[in-house]
Amino acid sequence: MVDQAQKRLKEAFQTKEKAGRIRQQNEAVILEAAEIEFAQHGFKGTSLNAIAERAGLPKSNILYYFQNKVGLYGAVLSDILDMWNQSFNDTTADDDPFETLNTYIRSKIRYSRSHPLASKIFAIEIIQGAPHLKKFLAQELHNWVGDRARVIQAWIDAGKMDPVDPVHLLFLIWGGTQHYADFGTQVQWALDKPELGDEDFKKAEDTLCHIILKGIGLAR
Amino acid sequence: MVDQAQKRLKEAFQTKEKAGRIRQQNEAVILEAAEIEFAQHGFKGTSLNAIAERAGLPKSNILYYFQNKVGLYGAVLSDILDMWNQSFNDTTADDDPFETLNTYIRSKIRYSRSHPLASKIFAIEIIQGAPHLKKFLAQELHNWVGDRARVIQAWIDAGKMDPVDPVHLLFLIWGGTQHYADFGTQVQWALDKPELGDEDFKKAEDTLCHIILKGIGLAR
DNA sequence: TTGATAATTGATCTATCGGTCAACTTTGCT
DNA sequence: AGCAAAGTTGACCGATAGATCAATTATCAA
Repeated sequence: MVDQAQKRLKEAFQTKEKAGRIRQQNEAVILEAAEIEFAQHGFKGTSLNAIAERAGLPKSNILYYFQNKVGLYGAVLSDILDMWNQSFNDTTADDDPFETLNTYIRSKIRYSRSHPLASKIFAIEIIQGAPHLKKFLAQELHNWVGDRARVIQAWIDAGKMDPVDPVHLLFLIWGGTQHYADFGTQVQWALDKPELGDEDFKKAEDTLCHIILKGIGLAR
Repeated sequence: MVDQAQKRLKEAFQTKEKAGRIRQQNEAVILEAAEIEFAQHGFKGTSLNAIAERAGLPKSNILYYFQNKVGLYGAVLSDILDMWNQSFNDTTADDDPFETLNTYIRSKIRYSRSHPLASKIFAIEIIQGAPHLKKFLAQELHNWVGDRARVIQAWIDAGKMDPVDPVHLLFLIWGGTQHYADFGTQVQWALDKPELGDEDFKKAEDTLCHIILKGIGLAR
Protein backbone atom coordinates (compact mmCIF):
# COMPACT_ATOMS: atom_id res chain seq x y z
CA MET A 1 0.00 0.00 0.00
CA VAL A 2 2.32 2.48 1.38
CA ASP A 3 5.76 2.36 -0.13
CA GLN A 4 5.95 6.10 -0.40
CA ALA A 5 4.52 6.76 3.03
CA GLN A 6 6.81 4.19 4.60
CA LYS A 7 9.81 5.73 2.92
CA ARG A 8 8.96 9.19 4.17
CA LEU A 9 8.30 7.88 7.66
CA LYS A 10 11.66 6.17 7.62
CA GLU A 11 13.41 9.33 6.52
CA ALA A 12 11.76 11.19 9.36
CA PHE A 13 12.27 8.70 12.15
CA GLN A 14 14.60 5.83 11.35
CA THR A 15 17.89 5.68 13.16
CA LYS A 16 21.28 5.28 11.55
CA GLU A 17 21.63 2.26 9.26
CA LYS A 18 25.21 1.58 10.23
CA ALA A 19 25.60 0.80 13.92
CA GLY A 20 27.45 -1.47 16.26
CA ARG A 21 26.15 -4.91 17.12
CA ILE A 22 25.31 -3.96 20.70
CA ARG A 23 23.40 -0.93 19.58
CA GLN A 24 21.47 -2.83 16.95
CA GLN A 25 20.49 -5.44 19.47
CA ASN A 26 19.53 -2.87 22.08
CA GLU A 27 17.45 -0.97 19.55
CA ALA A 28 15.63 -4.17 18.68
CA VAL A 29 14.95 -4.87 22.36
CA ILE A 30 13.67 -1.32 22.85
CA LEU A 31 11.43 -1.45 19.78
CA GLU A 32 9.95 -4.73 20.91
CA ALA A 33 9.26 -3.38 24.39
CA ALA A 34 7.86 -0.17 22.91
CA GLU A 35 5.54 -2.15 20.64
CA ILE A 36 4.02 -3.94 23.61
CA GLU A 37 3.59 -0.78 25.65
CA PHE A 38 2.17 1.33 22.82
CA ALA A 39 -0.29 -1.44 21.93
CA GLN A 40 -1.40 -1.58 25.53
CA HIS A 41 -1.67 2.10 26.35
CA GLY A 42 -1.53 4.15 23.17
CA PHE A 43 0.97 6.93 22.48
CA LYS A 44 0.06 9.37 25.23
CA GLY A 45 -0.63 6.64 27.75
CA THR A 46 2.77 5.01 27.34
CA SER A 47 5.70 6.21 29.45
CA LEU A 48 9.34 5.92 28.48
CA ASN A 49 9.95 4.59 31.96
CA ALA A 50 7.65 1.63 31.35
CA ILE A 51 9.37 0.88 28.05
CA ALA A 52 12.80 1.15 29.65
CA GLU A 53 11.80 -1.16 32.47
CA ARG A 54 10.39 -3.74 30.06
CA ALA A 55 13.50 -3.51 27.89
CA GLY A 56 15.80 -3.77 30.91
CA LEU A 57 17.71 -0.67 29.83
CA PRO A 58 18.05 2.81 31.30
CA LYS A 59 15.65 5.43 30.05
CA SER A 60 18.58 7.61 28.98
CA ASN A 61 19.63 4.88 26.63
CA ILE A 62 16.32 5.03 24.79
CA LEU A 63 16.61 8.78 24.41
CA TYR A 64 20.14 8.40 23.12
CA TYR A 65 19.10 5.98 20.36
CA PHE A 66 15.85 7.79 19.50
CA GLN A 67 15.84 11.50 20.03
CA ASN A 68 12.54 11.65 21.85
CA LYS A 69 9.22 9.87 22.48
CA VAL A 70 7.77 10.85 19.12
CA GLY A 71 10.91 9.58 17.41
CA LEU A 72 10.60 6.19 19.09
CA TYR A 73 6.90 5.98 18.24
CA GLY A 74 7.68 6.92 14.66
CA ALA A 75 10.30 4.18 14.46
CA VAL A 76 7.73 1.67 15.70
CA LEU A 77 5.19 2.86 13.13
CA SER A 78 7.85 2.70 10.42
CA ASP A 79 8.60 -0.90 11.34
CA ILE A 80 4.89 -1.69 11.09
CA LEU A 81 4.39 -0.09 7.67
CA ASP A 82 7.45 -2.04 6.54
CA MET A 83 5.33 -5.14 6.23
CA TRP A 84 1.85 -3.98 5.31
CA ASN A 85 0.01 -4.97 2.19
CA GLN A 86 2.15 -7.56 0.47
CA SER A 87 -0.58 -9.09 -1.65
CA PHE A 88 -3.18 -7.41 -3.85
CA ASN A 89 -0.64 -4.73 -4.64
CA ASP A 90 0.20 -5.56 -8.23
CA THR A 91 -3.18 -6.94 -9.18
CA THR A 92 -4.61 -5.98 -12.56
CA ALA A 93 -8.02 -6.39 -14.16
CA ASP A 94 -6.70 -9.46 -15.98
CA ASP A 95 -6.10 -11.37 -12.77
CA ASP A 96 -8.68 -13.80 -11.49
CA PRO A 97 -10.92 -12.07 -8.92
CA PHE A 98 -11.66 -15.20 -6.91
CA GLU A 99 -8.02 -16.15 -6.63
CA THR A 100 -6.92 -12.61 -5.83
CA LEU A 101 -9.50 -11.83 -3.17
CA ASN A 102 -9.29 -15.29 -1.64
CA THR A 103 -5.55 -14.84 -1.20
CA TYR A 104 -5.96 -11.28 0.06
CA ILE A 105 -8.49 -12.19 2.75
CA ARG A 106 -6.46 -15.15 3.97
CA SER A 107 -3.22 -13.18 4.07
CA LYS A 108 -4.97 -10.43 6.03
CA ILE A 109 -6.17 -12.86 8.67
CA ARG A 110 -2.75 -14.45 8.87
CA TYR A 111 -1.23 -11.04 9.39
CA SER A 112 -3.72 -10.42 12.19
CA ARG A 113 -2.49 -13.59 13.80
CA SER A 114 1.22 -13.07 13.29
CA HIS A 115 1.37 -9.34 14.08
CA PRO A 116 -1.44 -8.52 16.51
CA LEU A 117 0.57 -5.82 18.27
CA ALA A 118 1.34 -3.99 15.04
CA SER A 119 -2.29 -4.12 14.06
CA LYS A 120 -3.37 -2.83 17.46
CA ILE A 121 -0.97 0.11 17.46
CA PHE A 122 -2.13 1.03 13.98
CA ALA A 123 -5.77 0.66 15.04
CA ILE A 124 -5.38 2.88 18.10
CA GLU A 125 -3.56 5.46 16.02
CA ILE A 126 -6.38 5.54 13.44
CA ILE A 127 -9.16 5.54 16.04
CA GLN A 128 -7.58 8.53 17.72
CA GLY A 129 -7.50 10.44 14.45
CA ALA A 130 -4.03 9.34 13.31
CA PRO A 131 -2.29 12.50 14.56
CA HIS A 132 1.14 11.04 13.79
CA LEU A 133 0.30 9.26 10.53
CA LYS A 134 -2.00 11.69 8.77
CA LYS A 135 0.65 13.55 6.83
CA PHE A 136 2.40 10.33 5.85
CA LEU A 137 -0.57 8.20 4.93
CA ALA A 138 -3.76 10.07 4.02
CA GLN A 139 -2.95 10.77 0.37
CA GLU A 140 -1.23 7.42 -0.10
CA LEU A 141 -4.21 5.49 1.20
CA HIS A 142 -6.58 7.39 -1.06
CA ASN A 143 -4.46 6.48 -4.07
CA TRP A 144 -4.11 2.84 -3.04
CA VAL A 145 -7.84 2.45 -2.48
CA GLY A 146 -8.58 4.23 -5.74
CA ASP A 147 -6.30 1.91 -7.72
CA ARG A 148 -7.69 -1.25 -6.12
CA ALA A 149 -11.26 0.00 -6.55
CA ARG A 150 -10.66 0.51 -10.26
CA VAL A 151 -9.49 -3.09 -10.63
CA ILE A 152 -12.58 -4.36 -8.84
CA GLN A 153 -14.80 -2.08 -10.93
CA ALA A 154 -13.23 -3.55 -14.05
CA TRP A 155 -14.11 -7.04 -12.82
CA ILE A 156 -17.67 -5.85 -12.28
CA ASP A 157 -17.87 -4.24 -15.72
CA ALA A 158 -16.61 -7.49 -17.24
CA GLY A 159 -19.46 -9.33 -15.53
CA LYS A 160 -17.09 -11.37 -13.41
CA MET A 161 -18.75 -10.43 -10.10
CA ASP A 162 -21.73 -8.64 -8.58
CA PRO A 163 -21.99 -4.84 -8.88
CA VAL A 164 -21.14 -3.97 -5.29
CA ASP A 165 -19.38 -0.79 -4.27
CA PRO A 166 -15.65 -1.66 -4.47
CA VAL A 167 -14.55 0.65 -1.68
CA HIS A 168 -17.10 -0.64 0.80
CA LEU A 169 -16.11 -4.17 -0.16
CA LEU A 170 -12.54 -3.31 0.82
CA PHE A 171 -13.78 -1.86 4.11
CA LEU A 172 -15.66 -5.07 4.84
CA ILE A 173 -12.55 -7.13 4.19
CA TRP A 174 -10.44 -4.87 6.38
CA GLY A 175 -12.95 -4.77 9.21
CA GLY A 176 -13.65 -8.47 9.09
CA THR A 177 -10.01 -9.53 9.05
CA GLN A 178 -8.44 -6.97 11.39
CA HIS A 179 -11.08 -7.87 13.94
CA TYR A 180 -9.10 -10.97 14.82
CA ALA A 181 -6.09 -8.90 15.85
CA ASP A 182 -7.58 -5.72 17.24
CA PHE A 183 -10.50 -7.29 19.06
CA GLY A 184 -8.72 -10.51 19.89
CA THR A 185 -9.71 -10.04 23.53
CA GLN A 186 -13.38 -9.95 22.56
CA VAL A 187 -12.97 -12.96 20.28
CA GLN A 188 -11.38 -14.89 23.12
CA TRP A 189 -14.24 -14.00 25.44
CA ALA A 190 -16.82 -15.04 22.88
CA LEU A 191 -15.16 -18.39 22.26
CA ASP A 192 -14.21 -18.69 25.94
CA LYS A 193 -10.66 -19.64 25.02
CA PRO A 194 -7.44 -18.24 26.46
CA GLU A 195 -5.89 -18.34 23.01
CA LEU A 196 -6.99 -19.16 19.48
CA GLY A 197 -5.44 -22.16 17.74
CA ASP A 198 -4.81 -23.24 14.17
CA GLU A 199 -8.32 -24.62 13.78
CA ASP A 200 -9.88 -21.34 14.95
CA PHE A 201 -8.00 -19.29 12.40
CA LYS A 202 -8.67 -21.90 9.72
CA LYS A 203 -12.38 -21.61 10.46
CA ALA A 204 -12.16 -17.82 10.43
CA GLU A 205 -10.45 -17.84 7.02
CA ASP A 206 -12.89 -20.30 5.52
CA THR A 207 -15.97 -18.56 6.89
CA LEU A 208 -14.92 -15.10 5.76
CA CYS A 209 -13.87 -16.30 2.31
CA HIS A 210 -17.09 -18.24 1.88
CA ILE A 211 -19.35 -15.35 2.86
CA ILE A 212 -17.53 -12.52 1.14
CA LEU A 213 -16.66 -14.33 -2.11
CA LYS A 214 -20.09 -15.90 -2.48
CA GLY A 215 -21.63 -12.59 -1.43
CA ILE A 216 -20.10 -10.80 -4.40
CA GLY A 217 -21.03 -13.55 -6.82
CA LEU A 218 -17.78 -15.49 -6.93
CA ALA A 219 -17.66 -19.23 -6.41
CA ARG A 220 -15.33 -22.10 -7.04
CA MET B 1 -26.22 -7.96 25.12
CA VAL B 2 -25.23 -6.79 28.43
CA ASP B 3 -28.08 -6.07 30.78
CA GLN B 4 -26.36 -7.81 33.63
CA ALA B 5 -22.96 -6.32 32.93
CA GLN B 6 -24.40 -2.85 32.55
CA LYS B 7 -26.24 -3.20 35.83
CA ARG B 8 -23.11 -4.24 37.67
CA LEU B 9 -21.09 -1.46 36.09
CA LYS B 10 -23.74 1.02 37.16
CA GLU B 11 -23.67 -0.27 40.71
CA ALA B 12 -19.93 0.11 40.77
CA PHE B 13 -19.60 3.51 39.17
CA GLN B 14 -22.86 5.41 38.71
CA THR B 15 -23.37 8.51 40.78
CA LYS B 16 -26.38 9.22 42.96
CA GLU B 17 -29.71 9.05 41.17
CA LYS B 18 -31.24 11.94 43.05
CA ALA B 19 -29.35 15.17 42.55
CA GLY B 20 -29.92 18.86 42.08
CA ARG B 21 -30.53 20.28 38.65
CA ILE B 22 -27.18 22.08 38.53
CA ARG B 23 -25.33 18.94 39.49
CA GLN B 24 -27.14 16.81 36.93
CA GLN B 25 -26.36 19.29 34.21
CA ASN B 26 -22.72 19.60 35.26
CA GLU B 27 -22.37 15.84 35.35
CA ALA B 28 -23.75 15.65 31.82
CA VAL B 29 -21.30 18.30 30.64
CA ILE B 30 -18.41 16.47 32.29
CA LEU B 31 -19.42 13.09 30.83
CA GLU B 32 -19.66 14.60 27.36
CA ALA B 33 -16.23 16.20 27.66
CA ALA B 34 -14.80 12.99 29.10
CA GLU B 35 -16.23 10.98 26.21
CA ILE B 36 -14.40 13.17 23.69
CA GLU B 37 -11.10 13.05 25.56
CA PHE B 38 -11.18 9.32 26.29
CA ALA B 39 -12.02 8.58 22.64
CA GLN B 40 -9.08 10.72 21.58
CA HIS B 41 -6.42 9.58 24.02
CA GLY B 42 -7.59 6.41 25.78
CA PHE B 43 -7.83 6.00 29.53
CA LYS B 44 -4.20 6.48 30.53
CA GLY B 45 -3.60 9.17 27.94
CA THR B 46 -6.45 11.34 29.11
CA SER B 47 -5.87 13.90 31.87
CA LEU B 48 -8.54 15.22 34.21
CA ASN B 49 -7.19 18.65 33.45
CA ALA B 50 -8.04 18.29 29.78
CA ILE B 51 -11.54 17.11 30.62
CA ALA B 52 -12.04 19.94 33.08
CA GLU B 53 -10.87 22.50 30.56
CA ARG B 54 -13.16 21.13 27.87
CA ALA B 55 -16.09 21.03 30.29
CA GLY B 56 -15.36 24.55 31.54
CA LEU B 57 -15.40 23.39 35.13
CA PRO B 58 -12.72 23.14 37.83
CA LYS B 59 -10.92 19.84 38.12
CA SER B 60 -11.95 19.59 41.77
CA ASN B 61 -15.54 19.61 40.67
CA ILE B 62 -15.04 16.48 38.59
CA LEU B 63 -13.40 14.70 41.50
CA TYR B 64 -16.26 15.73 43.76
CA TYR B 65 -18.91 14.24 41.46
CA PHE B 66 -16.90 11.14 40.56
CA GLN B 67 -14.53 9.96 43.21
CA ASN B 68 -11.54 9.48 40.95
CA LYS B 69 -10.41 9.00 37.36
CA VAL B 70 -11.43 5.35 37.25
CA GLY B 71 -14.85 6.30 38.57
CA LEU B 72 -15.37 8.84 35.82
CA TYR B 73 -14.20 6.39 33.18
CA GLY B 74 -16.52 3.75 34.60
CA ALA B 75 -19.43 6.17 34.41
CA VAL B 76 -18.65 6.85 30.75
CA LEU B 77 -18.47 3.11 30.00
CA SER B 78 -21.72 2.59 31.87
CA ASP B 79 -23.41 5.24 29.72
CA ILE B 80 -22.11 3.46 26.62
CA LEU B 81 -23.32 0.00 27.61
CA ASP B 82 -26.69 1.60 28.38
CA MET B 83 -27.46 1.61 24.67
CA TRP B 84 -25.71 -1.38 23.18
CA ASN B 85 -27.43 -4.18 21.33
CA GLN B 86 -31.07 -3.16 21.02
CA SER B 87 -31.92 -5.46 18.14
CA PHE B 88 -31.20 -9.17 17.69
CA ASN B 89 -31.64 -9.61 21.41
CA ASP B 90 -34.98 -11.43 21.54
CA THR B 91 -34.60 -13.27 18.27
CA THR B 92 -35.65 -16.92 18.18
CA ALA B 93 -35.21 -19.69 15.65
CA ASP B 94 -38.73 -18.99 14.40
CA ASP B 95 -37.86 -15.48 13.25
CA ASP B 96 -36.95 -14.84 9.65
CA PRO B 97 -33.15 -14.90 9.25
CA PHE B 98 -33.05 -12.45 6.36
CA GLU B 99 -35.21 -9.90 8.13
CA THR B 100 -33.38 -10.30 11.42
CA LEU B 101 -29.83 -10.05 10.10
CA ASN B 102 -30.72 -7.31 7.64
CA THR B 103 -32.10 -5.22 10.49
CA TYR B 104 -29.16 -6.07 12.74
CA ILE B 105 -26.52 -5.05 10.21
CA ARG B 106 -28.27 -1.80 9.38
CA SER B 107 -28.82 -0.89 13.02
CA LYS B 108 -25.15 -1.58 13.73
CA ILE B 109 -24.01 0.78 11.00
CA ARG B 110 -26.48 3.43 12.17
CA TYR B 111 -25.10 3.10 15.66
CA SER B 112 -21.59 3.58 14.27
CA ARG B 113 -22.79 6.79 12.71
CA SER B 114 -24.77 8.14 15.66
CA HIS B 115 -22.35 7.17 18.43
CA PRO B 116 -18.84 7.11 17.00
CA LEU B 117 -17.23 8.25 20.24
CA ALA B 118 -18.86 5.52 22.27
CA SER B 119 -17.75 2.95 19.75
CA LYS B 120 -14.20 4.30 19.77
CA ILE B 121 -13.87 4.27 23.54
CA PHE B 122 -15.18 0.73 23.60
CA ALA B 123 -12.81 -0.26 20.80
CA ILE B 124 -9.73 1.20 22.51
CA GLU B 125 -10.70 -0.48 25.75
CA ILE B 126 -11.01 -3.87 24.03
CA ILE B 127 -7.82 -3.44 22.00
CA GLN B 128 -5.90 -2.68 25.15
CA GLY B 129 -7.15 -5.87 26.77
CA ALA B 130 -10.25 -4.40 28.41
CA PRO B 131 -8.63 -3.98 31.83
CA HIS B 132 -11.65 -2.10 33.15
CA LEU B 133 -14.38 -4.15 31.46
CA LYS B 134 -13.14 -7.70 31.74
CA LYS B 135 -14.80 -8.57 35.02
CA PHE B 136 -18.07 -6.95 33.94
CA LEU B 137 -18.32 -8.23 30.41
CA ALA B 138 -16.35 -11.40 29.62
CA GLN B 139 -18.87 -13.95 30.88
CA GLU B 140 -21.83 -11.90 29.64
CA LEU B 141 -20.45 -11.67 26.14
CA HIS B 142 -19.79 -15.40 26.00
CA ASN B 143 -23.40 -16.09 26.96
CA TRP B 144 -24.79 -13.56 24.49
CA VAL B 145 -22.72 -14.93 21.62
CA GLY B 146 -23.62 -18.49 22.58
CA ASP B 147 -27.35 -17.71 22.55
CA ARG B 148 -27.21 -15.90 19.23
CA ALA B 149 -25.02 -18.61 17.71
CA ARG B 150 -27.59 -21.24 18.68
CA VAL B 151 -30.33 -19.32 16.88
CA ILE B 152 -28.20 -19.09 13.76
CA GLN B 153 -27.30 -22.77 14.01
CA ALA B 154 -31.01 -23.58 14.19
CA TRP B 155 -31.53 -21.62 10.96
CA ILE B 156 -28.73 -23.62 9.38
CA ASP B 157 -30.13 -26.94 10.60
CA ALA B 158 -33.51 -25.97 9.18
CA GLY B 159 -31.84 -25.41 5.81
CA LYS B 160 -32.70 -21.73 5.78
CA MET B 161 -29.12 -20.60 5.18
CA ASP B 162 -25.61 -21.83 4.38
CA PRO B 163 -23.69 -23.83 6.97
CA VAL B 164 -21.22 -21.14 8.00
CA ASP B 165 -19.75 -20.87 11.48
CA PRO B 166 -22.24 -18.68 13.40
CA VAL B 167 -19.69 -17.08 15.69
CA HIS B 168 -17.38 -16.03 12.87
CA LEU B 169 -20.41 -14.68 11.02
CA LEU B 170 -21.10 -12.48 14.03
CA PHE B 171 -17.46 -11.35 14.07
CA LEU B 172 -17.69 -10.40 10.41
CA ILE B 173 -20.80 -8.34 11.06
CA TRP B 174 -19.21 -6.62 14.03
CA GLY B 175 -15.95 -5.91 12.25
CA GLY B 176 -17.62 -4.74 9.07
CA THR B 177 -20.05 -2.40 10.80
CA GLN B 178 -17.92 -0.99 13.61
CA HIS B 179 -15.30 -0.11 11.02
CA TYR B 180 -17.36 2.92 10.06
CA ALA B 181 -17.11 4.33 13.57
CA ASP B 182 -13.73 3.19 14.82
CA PHE B 183 -11.82 3.67 11.57
CA GLY B 184 -13.86 6.64 10.39
CA THR B 185 -10.62 8.54 9.85
CA GLN B 186 -9.36 5.86 7.47
CA VAL B 187 -12.71 5.75 5.66
CA GLN B 188 -12.59 9.49 5.18
CA TRP B 189 -9.07 9.27 3.77
CA ALA B 190 -10.05 6.51 1.37
CA LEU B 191 -13.09 8.41 0.11
CA ASP B 192 -11.22 11.73 0.34
CA LYS B 193 -14.16 13.33 2.11
CA PRO B 194 -14.07 15.45 5.25
CA GLU B 195 -17.28 13.80 6.43
CA LEU B 196 -19.57 11.01 5.27
CA GLY B 197 -23.10 11.87 4.21
CA ASP B 198 -26.42 10.06 4.06
CA GLU B 199 -25.64 8.53 0.69
CA ASP B 200 -22.30 7.14 1.94
CA PHE B 201 -23.92 5.35 4.86
CA LYS B 202 -26.77 4.19 2.65
CA LYS B 203 -24.23 2.66 0.28
CA ALA B 204 -22.38 1.08 3.20
CA GLU B 205 -25.58 -0.50 4.53
CA ASP B 206 -26.64 -1.79 1.15
CA THR B 207 -23.22 -3.18 0.25
CA LEU B 208 -22.72 -4.96 3.56
CA CYS B 209 -26.24 -6.40 3.56
CA HIS B 210 -25.89 -7.57 -0.03
CA ILE B 211 -22.56 -9.31 0.49
CA ILE B 212 -23.18 -10.84 3.89
CA LEU B 213 -26.77 -11.95 3.33
CA LYS B 214 -26.10 -13.35 -0.11
CA GLY B 215 -22.87 -14.83 1.19
CA ILE B 216 -24.71 -16.98 3.71
CA GLY B 217 -27.34 -18.04 1.20
CA LEU B 218 -30.09 -15.57 1.99
CA ALA B 219 -31.75 -13.48 -0.69
CA ARG B 220 -34.85 -11.44 -1.20
C1' DT C 1 -33.58 33.41 61.21
C1' DT C 2 -30.76 29.99 62.24
C1' DG C 3 -27.76 26.14 62.04
C1' DA C 4 -26.38 21.85 60.15
C1' DT C 5 -25.45 19.67 55.90
C1' DA C 6 -24.11 19.58 51.12
C1' DA C 7 -21.78 21.77 47.35
C1' DT C 8 -17.94 24.07 45.49
C1' DT C 9 -13.16 25.13 44.43
C1' DG C 10 -8.34 27.27 44.97
C1' DA C 11 -4.22 25.81 47.09
C1' DT C 12 -1.34 22.26 47.60
C1' DC C 13 0.65 17.49 47.98
C1' DT C 14 3.51 13.66 46.11
C1' DA C 15 4.61 10.91 42.09
C1' DT C 16 5.76 10.70 37.64
C1' DC C 17 6.19 12.67 33.11
C1' DG C 18 9.52 13.72 28.96
C1' DG C 19 13.77 15.49 28.41
C1' DT C 20 18.73 17.48 29.42
C1' DC C 21 23.30 17.30 30.93
C1' DA C 22 27.67 16.21 32.55
C1' DA C 23 30.62 12.64 34.04
C1' DC C 24 32.39 8.46 32.83
C1' DT C 25 33.61 4.29 29.78
C1' DT C 26 34.42 2.07 25.54
C1' DT C 27 35.85 2.01 20.88
C1' DG C 28 38.73 2.50 17.01
C1' DC C 29 42.20 4.91 14.30
C1' DT C 30 47.15 6.40 14.03
C1' DA D 1 50.17 3.54 23.55
C1' DG D 2 47.67 7.66 22.99
C1' DC D 3 43.76 10.22 22.02
C1' DA D 4 39.58 11.89 19.93
C1' DA D 5 35.02 10.36 19.02
C1' DA D 6 31.13 7.71 20.19
C1' DG D 7 28.57 5.30 23.55
C1' DT D 8 26.46 5.11 28.06
C1' DT D 9 23.85 6.43 32.08
C1' DG D 10 22.82 8.42 36.88
C1' DA D 11 21.43 12.79 38.54
C1' DC D 12 18.55 16.20 37.83
C1' DC D 13 15.09 19.73 35.66
C1' DG D 14 10.51 22.02 35.07
C1' DA D 15 5.89 20.57 33.97
C1' DT D 16 2.06 18.04 34.85
C1' DA D 17 -0.31 13.96 36.62
C1' DG D 18 -4.13 12.35 40.05
C1' DA D 19 -5.68 13.28 44.38
C1' DT D 20 -6.46 15.67 49.04
C1' DC D 21 -7.78 19.27 51.96
C1' DA D 22 -9.40 23.29 54.00
C1' DA D 23 -11.90 27.39 53.41
C1' DT D 24 -15.91 29.31 51.50
C1' DT D 25 -20.66 29.43 49.74
C1' DA D 26 -25.31 27.58 48.88
C1' DT D 27 -29.24 24.93 50.41
C1' DC D 28 -33.02 23.89 53.19
C1' DA D 29 -35.55 22.00 57.22
C1' DA D 30 -36.98 23.60 61.83
